[in-house]
Amino acid sequence: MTNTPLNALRTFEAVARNLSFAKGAEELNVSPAAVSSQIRLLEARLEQPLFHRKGRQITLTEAGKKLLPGVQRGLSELRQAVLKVGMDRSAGVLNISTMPTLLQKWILPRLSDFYEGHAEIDLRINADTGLVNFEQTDFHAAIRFGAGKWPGLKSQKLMDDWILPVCSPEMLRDIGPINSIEDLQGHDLFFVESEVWDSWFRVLGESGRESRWPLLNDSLSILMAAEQGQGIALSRWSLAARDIEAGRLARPIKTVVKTDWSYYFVSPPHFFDLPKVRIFRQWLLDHCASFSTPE
Amino acid sequence: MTNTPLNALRTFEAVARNLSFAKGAEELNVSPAAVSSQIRLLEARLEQPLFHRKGRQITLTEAGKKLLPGVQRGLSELRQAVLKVGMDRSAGVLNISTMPTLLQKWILPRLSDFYEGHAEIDLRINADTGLVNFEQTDFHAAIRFGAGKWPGLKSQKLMDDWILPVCSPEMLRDIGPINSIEDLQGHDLFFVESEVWDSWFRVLGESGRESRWPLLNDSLSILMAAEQGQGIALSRWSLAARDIEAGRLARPIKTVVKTDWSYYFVSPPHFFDLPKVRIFRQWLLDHCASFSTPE
DNA sequence: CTGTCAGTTAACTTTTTCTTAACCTTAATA
DNA sequence: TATTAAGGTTAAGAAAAAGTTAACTGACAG
Repeated sequence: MTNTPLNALRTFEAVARNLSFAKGAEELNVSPAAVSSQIRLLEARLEQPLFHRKGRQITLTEAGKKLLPGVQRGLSELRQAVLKVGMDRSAGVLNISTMPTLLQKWILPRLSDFYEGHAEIDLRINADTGLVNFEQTDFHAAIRFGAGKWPGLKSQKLMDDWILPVCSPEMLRDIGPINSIEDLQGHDLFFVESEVWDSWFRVLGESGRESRWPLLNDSLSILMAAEQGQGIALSRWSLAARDIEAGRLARPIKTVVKTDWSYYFVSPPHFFDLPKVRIFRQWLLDHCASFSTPE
Repeated sequence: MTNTPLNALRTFEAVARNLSFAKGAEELNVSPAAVSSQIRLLEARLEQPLFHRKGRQITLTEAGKKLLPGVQRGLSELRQAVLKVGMDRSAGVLNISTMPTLLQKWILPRLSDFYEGHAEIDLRINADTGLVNFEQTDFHAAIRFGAGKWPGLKSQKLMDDWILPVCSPEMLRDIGPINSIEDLQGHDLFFVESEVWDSWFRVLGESGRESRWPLLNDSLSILMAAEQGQGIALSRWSLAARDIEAGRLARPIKTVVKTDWSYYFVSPPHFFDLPKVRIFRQWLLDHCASFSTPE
């Protein structure tokens, strides 16, 4: 069986609705001649005329009258289906992947603000450390810490970060302020095995690194341990800032080391500028801009 | 606003239903590459992917899942609309135009046979002497008496016709058989002004025609007048045969003159071979073939 | 009559769609 | 582990479809 000439049906619908080849042509932004031949094609396919050409005005034949309603229903159904998918570009579900630590310490405290401002977007954040495969999942974007380049993806820098030592305010009272980075090495340091600390250890010199091994391998646990006075944690400003400002953590020494990597908003090109993605991205950027830096 | 890419939607539907580019391509009788680019086009238009390509198997994305049902409904609606019009090609209304006389005297007596054999065809016969304008009406075909050529129309000969004098059986008893055409001129002749009689008057010679004028101008009235013994009618075999065979009319002389014209089935080319038209045409031809000739 | 409007037709151009053929990835097989 | 096959993608070019312009036709209004 030969398939239905869909475009000719659309032309037919426009002409039949206007009862005019010329108006139909105008509506479809084509010449009357194009419309004429499309209709001719459809009539040939159906092996019967669809319009009576009576001088300068046309009317539908019986066949045309019978065809029109179904074609209108069908086309409108298709239009709506496409429209609905289009709508989801600004509203609907927005799936974001990010790292557990950033989610817990930075995003979650700010999230209610987003929900309040954008009820039309159903934001779903997933905590996941590995790389997202955007080809095989429905994630629209991710927030990642890195050098800024991900193959095949568009990215935008959100903010820089700094490494800094933190401990509980009580501990700081007990041991007193620390005046040099070398002094710091006299205490228990918590940190996670990761290249994130490279910048920090470069400042200490290679020897500093060799001598130390991570005691805990989860950034959140480290911060919690520091908060409870168990030692000094090597953390990131982005994760600790809120606790410092709230007085739950203190800085034994003001020295900070900027990390090589930064936070980036990462997304496949076809999602990057989707309205709902753009809205979320802009919201992130605003909050990053007003986020404090460690002096 | 830019319009919906209908053909791409059809491709999408086939691929989504089969969950395979290859199967979809086979179904649409195109190469996988063609399908691939159609989908790519649609995805570009919607600015979001519709399938997850996971190695050798594909799945629908959220957007794809949302799009599919509406597209299926829409396409099926269009298919049905087109199908319904196609159906009408074999069933449905069949509008035929013919001349009042032939309708009355030849078709109507045979019509119940057609209705019995073809209940699916809603035959509507219209009696009309003038030429049918097939462009501006819904007539599918006409039966006309003529030379066999109508511009822009297909025609097929149904049967020849003959001119012959008829009168009531009683009158024939009274005046006795007539032995030559010249004898005939001694009586009152009824005929209708029309070029149909040319063949007849050619046999009589020009003078015959000059002296006679039509007394009645309606073929049916003429036959009725003859039947009631009011004179001799110059009629056509096709119209009188039935009455002759039933004994309501008699032939005062056996001489018949074949007309220049014949009966033709006439139809626009796009209707000529429509199933329902063909069926009716064949039915006519069968009846014409078994219709008697005047010796 | 004449001019105009609406639709058609024909020749030609542009755009879209399809095919072919090489390539890539994944999964099954030797 | 290398090999093969299946399924999808890509690029270049060919084929098909759709569009344009311009001349033509026929109906209608002034």
